[in-house]
Amino acid sequence: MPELPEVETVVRDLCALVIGRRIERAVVGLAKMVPTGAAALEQRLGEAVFRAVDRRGKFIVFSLSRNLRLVVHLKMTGQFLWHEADQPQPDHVHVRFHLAGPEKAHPDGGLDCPFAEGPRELLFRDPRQFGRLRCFTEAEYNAWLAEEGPGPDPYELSVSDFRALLARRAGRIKPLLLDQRLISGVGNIYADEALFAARVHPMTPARDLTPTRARRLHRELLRILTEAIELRGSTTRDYVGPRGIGGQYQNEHQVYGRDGQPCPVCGARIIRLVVAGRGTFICPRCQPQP
DNA sequence: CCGGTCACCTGAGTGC
DNA sequence: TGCACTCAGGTGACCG
Repeated sequence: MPELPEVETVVRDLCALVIGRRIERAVVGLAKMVPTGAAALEQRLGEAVFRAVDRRGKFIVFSLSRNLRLVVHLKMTGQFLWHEADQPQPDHVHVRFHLAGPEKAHPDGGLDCPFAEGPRELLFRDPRQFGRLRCFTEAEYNAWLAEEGPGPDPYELSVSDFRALLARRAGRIKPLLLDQRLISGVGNIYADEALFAARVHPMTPARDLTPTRARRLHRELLRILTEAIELRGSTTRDYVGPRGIGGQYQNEHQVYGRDGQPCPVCGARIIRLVVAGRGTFICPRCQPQP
């Protein structure tokens, strides 16, 4: 499901919903979703309080009291849902966080967020079961970050760093954009949209991009990600935020999922290729073969 | 280092 | 209706 803009949207929504909340009970229904141990997660997170929610690439990082961290990857179909405890449960819920009421109220007496009233459950739902939740202490988290944590965000990568990265690589540009160790957060949709905007064919060897092309790709990638965040990401099928609301950026897609339709720039027919094993959409006229 | 394929899963869409 | 088949926002392992 989610790439950087969708994960960023989920994180912002979760901030408003969970910060200051205490977990009364955590229940793992499907043990394989928690590689660090289902029982350990249930035990550690019981009575813990949410302090912050952040994003590292496509990972959601919850910081809790007692220096605990909960690191979640949604993979293709993972979702967090804000759920009233007495309502019927959705299907495919694999982890439930039973929450106490918020500890901090607004100075005027109202609650921080109209969605945050009363006892609630935070549900992790994932039909395809690819998502993963990891519960770490501070030290374990730092070790994980160093070992298999994501590379820099596109926002943290300067144009010159980006160009240097490309210049060293013989491989094709699209798989490079998707490599989370090099640049984190970019997935299939935004890679295709950025390559189209920069007029770069996805199979161009990365080191063959001229400095001008590389600069343009970097600029278009940041522009597209920023615009997508403003529209709360793209919903093509499964993606919804914690309040059950989808994004709107799918209406702005120029090429992704639009094979057979005319290119919005030149009118040529958009085609679908397979690059790096992923469906890849290009305008064959705007993005000529390298 | 690089590319291709499969595996992990369920469900939606399509065509017969 | 049903069935077979393809595809899906991600990633990691394995092979040549």
